[in-house]
Amino acid sequence: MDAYKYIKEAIIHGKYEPGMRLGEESLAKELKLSRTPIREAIKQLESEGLVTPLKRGVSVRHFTREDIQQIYDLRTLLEGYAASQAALYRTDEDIEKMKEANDRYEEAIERYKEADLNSIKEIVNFNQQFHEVIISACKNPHIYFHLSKVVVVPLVFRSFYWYDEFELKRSLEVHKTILSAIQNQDSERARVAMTEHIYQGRDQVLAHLEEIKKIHVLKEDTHD
Amino acid sequence: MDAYKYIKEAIIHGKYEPGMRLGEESLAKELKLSRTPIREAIKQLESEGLVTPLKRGVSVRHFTREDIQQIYDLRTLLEGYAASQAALYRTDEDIEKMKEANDRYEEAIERYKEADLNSIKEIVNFNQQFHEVIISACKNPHIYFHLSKVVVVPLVFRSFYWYDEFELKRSLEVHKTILSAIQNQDSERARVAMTEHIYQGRDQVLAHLEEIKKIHVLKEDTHD
DNA sequence: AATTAACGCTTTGTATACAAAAGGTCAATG
DNA sequence: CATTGACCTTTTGTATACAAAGCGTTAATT
Repeated sequence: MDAYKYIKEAIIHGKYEPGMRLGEESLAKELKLSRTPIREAIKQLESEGLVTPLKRGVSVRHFTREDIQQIYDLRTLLEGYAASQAALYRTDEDIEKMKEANDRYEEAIERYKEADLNSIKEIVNFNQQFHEVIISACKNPHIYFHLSKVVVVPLVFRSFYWYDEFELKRSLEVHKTILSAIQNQDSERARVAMTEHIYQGRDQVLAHLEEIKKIHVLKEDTHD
Repeated sequence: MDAYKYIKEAIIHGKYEPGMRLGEESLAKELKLSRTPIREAIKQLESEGLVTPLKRGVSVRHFTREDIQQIYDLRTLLEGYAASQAALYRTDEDIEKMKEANDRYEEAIERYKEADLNSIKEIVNFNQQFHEVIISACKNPHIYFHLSKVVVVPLVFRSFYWYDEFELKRSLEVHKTILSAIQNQDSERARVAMTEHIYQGRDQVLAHLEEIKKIHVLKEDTHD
């Protein structure tokens, strides 16, 4: 199994809590690998900012409220831009993919049962897929490259846990707005709608921050 | 010596040319280290996009004209934002540092002799310092984190080689405009001036792209 | 002569052993 | 009793050895 992906997932899912020290030996034993590949994985995570260096070794990064605000500011900037460019350069195929992702997102929301982890994971996945299609539709791979390394992920994942039905439906509506703006090549509308959408997400995270931090292990079942 | 820094510098300075394969063994011999720290350095560079993975090993990344346009688009977005935020949140100390960097930039430009590598290096350094002060003055460390990993660096470095006196002076003037906009807390002006400044830099790179690519080794004299 | 298969060489991926540094504990001394 | 210093343990940093996977070259067969 790939050490990098494993550790990253574990951090995102909360299996390794913020502040927790990541010892090479213990990870090596857990993944049944030697320390060498573990070290490489850790170096990568470090350069993405998911773990912070200690005097010796690293620990899982802790995000303050301020961090979250700043990271979301960055994300609105980049994804807002991506949406505006997508509106200019989208192909018919891009539109198809966006519709596909959004339809699945809608279905997942309809299937949604309060606090059911699997349905939350579905929702998270299709939401992410929708955003990814847009980012790749903007035809600037470097944006994609950076956004994929933007460190927002860990808390976002768990934030959906606290969405109620209304908020999910609202999120879906905004997706539709974004989609049609991009389809109509209305660049500025796409940018604004996306920006607003991300701010709404940020507000959710900030509103439930204390609770979110308390979800630690969202039961791993995606291991192979 | 630190393998990561060494290899990165070598790529930026053109010692390792785009497309060149980086073998672990040969790097290890060159740096008088074993393969282990080399591998870690390479993994980091890979996650920053400075080298691209091959089937086996990595090679120095090659940037097309399109890449450069897209990377500069990203950079205007981020640094334009950074300038606008810096205008809002700058401290007196920030202003002092900006002035300091810019004064040295001016001196370096006055000392400038055509095609003298040391004077070009000075100019590059103080220019970079000015930009860094602004980015850190925006009080969003995440912006800094990403911009420092934005992959623009390699060609920018060499682009100064082709600036003539007029262009250097113009660049200095724009710096002053940016500085005073930030000092006056004129956020939008700071953003626009910065954006324009970066576009000018981009145009320089694009105009001399073929020539820039041909500068390979800017004579290493920064080795220890 | 051309095509394919096999062998060997080169280079990466992984494990392990050894060196060095950091942190903690215990004892000695002021 | 507190503070400091030395030693001991733990964990990281580096080197090296070994396994496995590409790649090229050569030879054999059609």
